[in-house]
Amino acid sequence: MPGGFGKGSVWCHGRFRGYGYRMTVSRQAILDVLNTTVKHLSAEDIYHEVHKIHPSSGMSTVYRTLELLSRLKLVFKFDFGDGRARYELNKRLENKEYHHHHLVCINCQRVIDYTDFIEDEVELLKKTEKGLSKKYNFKIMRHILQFYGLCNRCEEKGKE
Amino acid sequence: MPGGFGKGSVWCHGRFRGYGYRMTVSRQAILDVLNTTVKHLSAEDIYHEVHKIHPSSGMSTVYRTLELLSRLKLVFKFDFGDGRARYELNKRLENKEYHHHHLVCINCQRVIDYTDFIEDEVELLKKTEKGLSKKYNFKIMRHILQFYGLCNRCEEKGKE
DNA sequence: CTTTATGCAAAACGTTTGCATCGAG
DNA sequence: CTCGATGCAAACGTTTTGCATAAAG
Repeated sequence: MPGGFGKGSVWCHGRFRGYGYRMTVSRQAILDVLNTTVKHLSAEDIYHEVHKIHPSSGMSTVYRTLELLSRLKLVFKFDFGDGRARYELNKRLENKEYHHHHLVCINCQRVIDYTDFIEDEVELLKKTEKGLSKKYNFKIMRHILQFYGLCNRCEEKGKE
Repeated sequence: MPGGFGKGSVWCHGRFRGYGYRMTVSRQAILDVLNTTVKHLSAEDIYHEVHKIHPSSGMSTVYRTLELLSRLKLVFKFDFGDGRARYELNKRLENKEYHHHHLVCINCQRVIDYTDFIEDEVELLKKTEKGLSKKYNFKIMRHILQFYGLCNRCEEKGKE
């Protein structure tokens, strides 16, 4: 998407304005970074990428924007156990169902998205959510399911 | 358990020594705190409780001991999304199977342990783990499954 | 023109570490 | 007596905040 902003920022624009927020250059840049990556970026990663597009943006704007996007459910915030948060654009809102979970390497921090077995998982989770909601009178809003282990590269290295 | 230490510290004692570690007053106090609570304590919570038993123990000993216990798989470390780690004694090692997952209130941070539906969950997770291990050549060592939402108290408050 | 968003620097926060001393075995 | 464990304070890395200024609408 050379020379322009992705569609992510376009529909977010409307979303922002609907809530009385403003679309700014920094916010567009942050959305664009999130929209054109497949990785699970930390705030600092995002800051560095944004810096390439719009060098005057500061770190605090990145954090404030990510916080806002989280509140608007436009991005998900994850903790993969390495002491910093990671952010991912909520692709589910765009058009298609894109539900996935994560496989996290505890050695190199690599994160793999997987959608395999998702139907079974989601089905069971829904059933569990329903049962738990009733029994504990708890309004469940989201869940986290992550598998931790060693990726093929790190497993091999460990054997040496 | 007035005036004495729980059995948790007793079997950990042997475990420690087996690995060349020493059982100290501070470590006993930390184990005792973990063993006699049903809550999900943070390092600071533990520090305060330990302080009541053994006032000269410092925060760094708490952190170092928790790190050691985690490595020995005697405690589990959790992240419930409130910016600090929580620790739980691994009751599964004591004698009985005590597998549970968590329900986390995003408002008051209350955590409910549940064992309902655990059999189905564990079965599905095992199946998924097997499939993922094969497909991604990933050695899965543990998983995290947490439900986030509003507990009954906070849900009621929100309506006011 | 009004109000929200920003950059900067400083603060805050949970956690880790270096080092001299202590105490378990 | 030896080596692992400790307390203290200082350092660390991430995230948040106060405030004067800039820019969106």
